[in-house]
Amino acid sequence: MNGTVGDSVHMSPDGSAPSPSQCENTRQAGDSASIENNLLAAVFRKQSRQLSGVLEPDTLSFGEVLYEPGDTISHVYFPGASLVSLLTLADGHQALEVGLIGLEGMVGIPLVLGHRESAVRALVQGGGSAMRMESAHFMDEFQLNSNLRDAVYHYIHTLMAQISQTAACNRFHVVEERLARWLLMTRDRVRSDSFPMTQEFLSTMLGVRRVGVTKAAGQLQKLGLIEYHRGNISIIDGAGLQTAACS
Amino acid sequence: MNGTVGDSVHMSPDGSAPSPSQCENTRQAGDSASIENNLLAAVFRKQSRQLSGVLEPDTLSFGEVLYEPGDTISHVYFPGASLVSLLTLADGHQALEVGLIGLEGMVGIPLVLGHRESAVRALVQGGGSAMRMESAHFMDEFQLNSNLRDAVYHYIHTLMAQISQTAACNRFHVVEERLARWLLMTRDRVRSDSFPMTQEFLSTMLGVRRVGVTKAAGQLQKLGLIEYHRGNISIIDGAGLQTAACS
DNA sequence: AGCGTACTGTGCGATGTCGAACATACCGGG
DNA sequence: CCCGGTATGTTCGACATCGCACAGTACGCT
Repeated sequence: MNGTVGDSVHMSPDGSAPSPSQCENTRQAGDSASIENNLLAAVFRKQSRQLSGVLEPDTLSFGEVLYEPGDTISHVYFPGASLVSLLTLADGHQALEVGLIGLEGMVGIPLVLGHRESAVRALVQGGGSAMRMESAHFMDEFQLNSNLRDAVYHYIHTLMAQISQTAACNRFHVVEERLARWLLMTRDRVRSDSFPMTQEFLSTMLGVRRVGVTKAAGQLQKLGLIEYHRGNISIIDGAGLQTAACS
Repeated sequence: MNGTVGDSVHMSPDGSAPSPSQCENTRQAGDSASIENNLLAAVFRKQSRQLSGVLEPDTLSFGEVLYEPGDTISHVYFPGASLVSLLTLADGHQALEVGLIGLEGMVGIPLVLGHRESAVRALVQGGGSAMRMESAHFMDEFQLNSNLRDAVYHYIHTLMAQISQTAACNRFHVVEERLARWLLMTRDRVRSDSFPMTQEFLSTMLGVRRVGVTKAAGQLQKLGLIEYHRGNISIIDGAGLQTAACS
């Protein structure tokens, strides 16, 4: 069996213990073979026998780059408590987040579309638990398991819709709205109102200067919607954030 | 390779005869079963027997909307000389182009990902020839034909990469650069240096005001890279446009 | 305790785009 | 030949963001 998946605590970027205010995504006690990732869970109630040994627990750490554009995809990842951003790299400019993958999805989509290389950078934006599988093993399973195929293809559609929406959002909305939206999206994925995140990091996600994030975040804090302090952000008023966000 | 690919005619928006400067996308005489669309052509050398009757030639006209967001996908389309834009609709804002589909692709991707509804608007941006197939027939063929599956999945990856790139482009580049890029992308798909296109239309594609297009286009024309006149744009200096464009 | 580093905050002029209103040019139809 | 609609061009103030530089603040480490 897969053995115990470590507590899916959201690690701080520096690897220190999470602060009390942070999300404790720990699966409490119970089935050690349970699968946090929803996409996998929809396919296997428990980790199926034929996956033991090939589907392995892993801990992703903040800032880790899973793939760079052009890299061969050696493993696919199924985030549990972790969070992975997809970033495009435009020549001479900073990176820009186009997609956000949490426990609802998987990292390594190009594989199932017949490509061995990633077109984007996959960056661990929130450290934590995940499952991973070697590409070859995954593709074997993918060929055999029609439920898995259906789930993954279904997710690809969701991801494409998300990327498209993000594109429009980046074009039409001001930083403050986009920041609010991003925080809500992240909360939905890490299932916590609090998570480690610096303004510098946020500026890359939103494709703006850090100073722009400082102003927007300061405004949201003044409105009592969020609180933040040296690399940690907490959502105070989720409903209020909704109204401040776009779409 | 594929059968005879006919010349691709680009119809005027109003359906009138194309002006001399326009591309002549008419499939002239010849093999009526030839397939212009590259994606299809990669799968079938000629229109295969089992597809006759279900794969039907069609003419898309400028401005036609194939799907709105939420619409059920009744047919899939394989553009030949035509051009289809994928647009996201952000609440309260104008539409924004996220993807551009020509003879290298197909319209109706969500179907193969297990969704019957489109998440975006599919708008005919350049009228002309295309092939279409009823969704049910297409899915039947899709299940049977692994070559078709491979080709379509491969294309999905390309489309996702394109959407991601476009998102970054929309965020970081100025209108003039984006306009140049868009014209080049369009040229590659319609295989013509000249095509009907108003500034009003372009403003929707690029997500800016028409006035912004006027200024950018005027600048490109002053540089001798393009020429335009009442709904027609011609690329004069493709190489020059390349340098004026992004990525 | 002191130091260094990372994180957050402020100020400045420059610039690209917005929103709105208005002005000109072309083309086809009655 | 005039008229009307469509396409293109111009101007104006307003504003979000940029790029750059620098100041303040908390935390960890030695």
